[in-house]
Amino acid sequence: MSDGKDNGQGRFVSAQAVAERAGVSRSAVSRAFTPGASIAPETLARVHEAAAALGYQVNDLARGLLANRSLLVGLVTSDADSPFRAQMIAALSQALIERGNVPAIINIGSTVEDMANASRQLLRYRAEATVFLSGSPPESMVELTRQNGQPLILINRAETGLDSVHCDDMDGAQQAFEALSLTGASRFAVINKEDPSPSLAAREQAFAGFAVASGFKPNIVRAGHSDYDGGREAARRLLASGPAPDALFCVNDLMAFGALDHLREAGLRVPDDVSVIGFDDVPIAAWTSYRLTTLRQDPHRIATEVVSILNRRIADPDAPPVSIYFPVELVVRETVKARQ
Amino acid sequence: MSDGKDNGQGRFVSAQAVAERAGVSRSAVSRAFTPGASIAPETLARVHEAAAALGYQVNDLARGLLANRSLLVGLVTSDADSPFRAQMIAALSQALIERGNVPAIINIGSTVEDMANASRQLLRYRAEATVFLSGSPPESMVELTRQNGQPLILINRAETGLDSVHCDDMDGAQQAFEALSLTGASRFAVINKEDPSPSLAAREQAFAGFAVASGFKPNIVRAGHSDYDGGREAARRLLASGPAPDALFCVNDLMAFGALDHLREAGLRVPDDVSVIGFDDVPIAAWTSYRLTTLRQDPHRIATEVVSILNRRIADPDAPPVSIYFPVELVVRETVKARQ
DNA sequence: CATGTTATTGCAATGCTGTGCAACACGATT
DNA sequence: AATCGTGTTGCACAGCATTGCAATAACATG
Repeated sequence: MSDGKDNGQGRFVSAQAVAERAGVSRSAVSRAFTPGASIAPETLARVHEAAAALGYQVNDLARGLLANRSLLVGLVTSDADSPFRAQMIAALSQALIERGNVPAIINIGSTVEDMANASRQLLRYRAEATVFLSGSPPESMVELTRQNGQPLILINRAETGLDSVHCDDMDGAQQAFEALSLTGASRFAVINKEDPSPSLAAREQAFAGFAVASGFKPNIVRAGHSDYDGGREAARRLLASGPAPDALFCVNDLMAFGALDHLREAGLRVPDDVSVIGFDDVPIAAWTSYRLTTLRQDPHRIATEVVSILNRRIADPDAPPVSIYFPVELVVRETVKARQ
Repeated sequence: MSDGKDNGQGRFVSAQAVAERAGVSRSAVSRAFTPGASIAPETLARVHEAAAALGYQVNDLARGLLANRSLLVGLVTSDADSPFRAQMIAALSQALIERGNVPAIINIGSTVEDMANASRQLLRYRAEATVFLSGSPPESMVELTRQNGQPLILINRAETGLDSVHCDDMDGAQQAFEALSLTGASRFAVINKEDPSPSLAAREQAFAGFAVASGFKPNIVRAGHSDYDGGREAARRLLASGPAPDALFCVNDLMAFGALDHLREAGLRVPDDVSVIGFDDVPIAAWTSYRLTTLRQDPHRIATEVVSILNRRIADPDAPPVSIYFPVELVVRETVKARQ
């Protein structure tokens, strides 16, 4: 003896139910929710009223079936809780929501198998695009998305034939080297992680290149992880390996914080004894305990570029792939000694 | 002159295409991807081969249409990039992926309109459930999800008639008060934000209650935001308002970091002059610059509880709503003076 | 009053997959 | 040889919303 308000079974309300309640055909319901469709004002009102009473929402699954695509956009990443990654996820999801999409976050390990599963899942949901925030999709997955016409966008990672957006790692490294160089430093060091991502590797390599070009011999130390503890570990090994450096470039902020804390514990003064520069400009870098000089990589800028690539790619699926590089900005705080 | 490998239009590959290539009916393709279905080993192999060549993936939109539900689970939140929120998102998305779901993250402002839109979007995609990480859904949305039989789960927020999982704020406040009490402190203070969430309010109120019960008169200061700068601002106002406290309870870690930095700048020694306790146990709390004593709220525990509620709710949609409270653990570091 | 025009509305097909039902083939049994 | 059981396969429909097309009604015009 249901009164028709609920459907009893806890099922989703369908257009059929709304049509019956309003005494019109299913088509009329559909038209009532399609802007610009031909429908009499009075029927429209009756349908809307019935829909509101029943709590009806259009089924985007069926809509997507017809359009052969959904509004989902996949964000695949690992370490979703690291500060910079979290900022990117926040900025990207916000930008995508504004665009009308539904961002699906696939937070997984970085094994090939995990990434393949993520990509397949997104394909199964006919996601409008897949964005890789970290790591590279396995070759087989690239082919799969290509076969299905699903755009694939990479962040801070280049891959021939794919759209990507990167910060200008090379320029960032140059700015870092120049800033450190101006302090009159001569014992340069770099902290990185073992088996670095291409972006991290590029920063290290470019920095080392500039140092060598200026006649220095940079000391490069790599830790197991690119996090706070990795930074500490690398700094410890750095100090143990010989004379302390007077200029240190960390390929990301998190490692810089770890390094800073270890250097201070070891009795070194920053920036008097050692100048330190990080990369990313995570919010913590502005905190008074660190006041880290670093290279700013704006997550909102990344999000904007991703959206613009997405728009272009959808407008013209066959356009040649683009790589967008955006500049990186040195924000000067208090971990670099004043110019000599 | 396509060879049939691609479909030219950049459309997704359908079962129809696979069927044609393998020379079987569409049903056979469907059965080839349904475990346990009746199909000859040889046809299965032929279908799989054709599917692999074409890059076919089952269309979960159509599958969901049939089942009248999708595997999407909505995670609606604001401030997705704050450390604790980011940890929750990471833990929840991981747990949900393991369960076979696709977490959709709706990162929005906390206005009623934003939340209503998020909820509607999730309804339109027939999401299996919606989880609110922060804020409360507007009453109209609660009704809407109820009408559509979509489970709704709240984190750190109670609402009659809804499933929820919370940490034991009251007990946490008690542990904080007792730990601070043991230092022999007498000038208690609390830092919170203006217009706090119920959870934050509960911590403050409970702590103040215990202090009053012990004959103290706690000084409560509220800042505009519950972040680092809010913590600094509150600490500044706290010191300006009278004699410095010797015991400070911050309702979350982020504000504790801001407060710590300001206290130190103001020349106070922690923990000798002031003991400080935070809440959440964000990773930064373990860093040597802070070594914050705090109440640990385990994001993985939250994720596990959410999944268990989800399973229960799906198994029995009409079960009475449950509120799960999980304990909070005091992790002792170096911002609380040793016992007198 | 007859005819033409316009606005609405319903019908039916489409998109894609899962599945009950019936048909079919094939080997086995009596 | 007739019958039966078993395994396999295709047909057709369901599930939900969109949309071209045709039918209808209401109205205006000559």
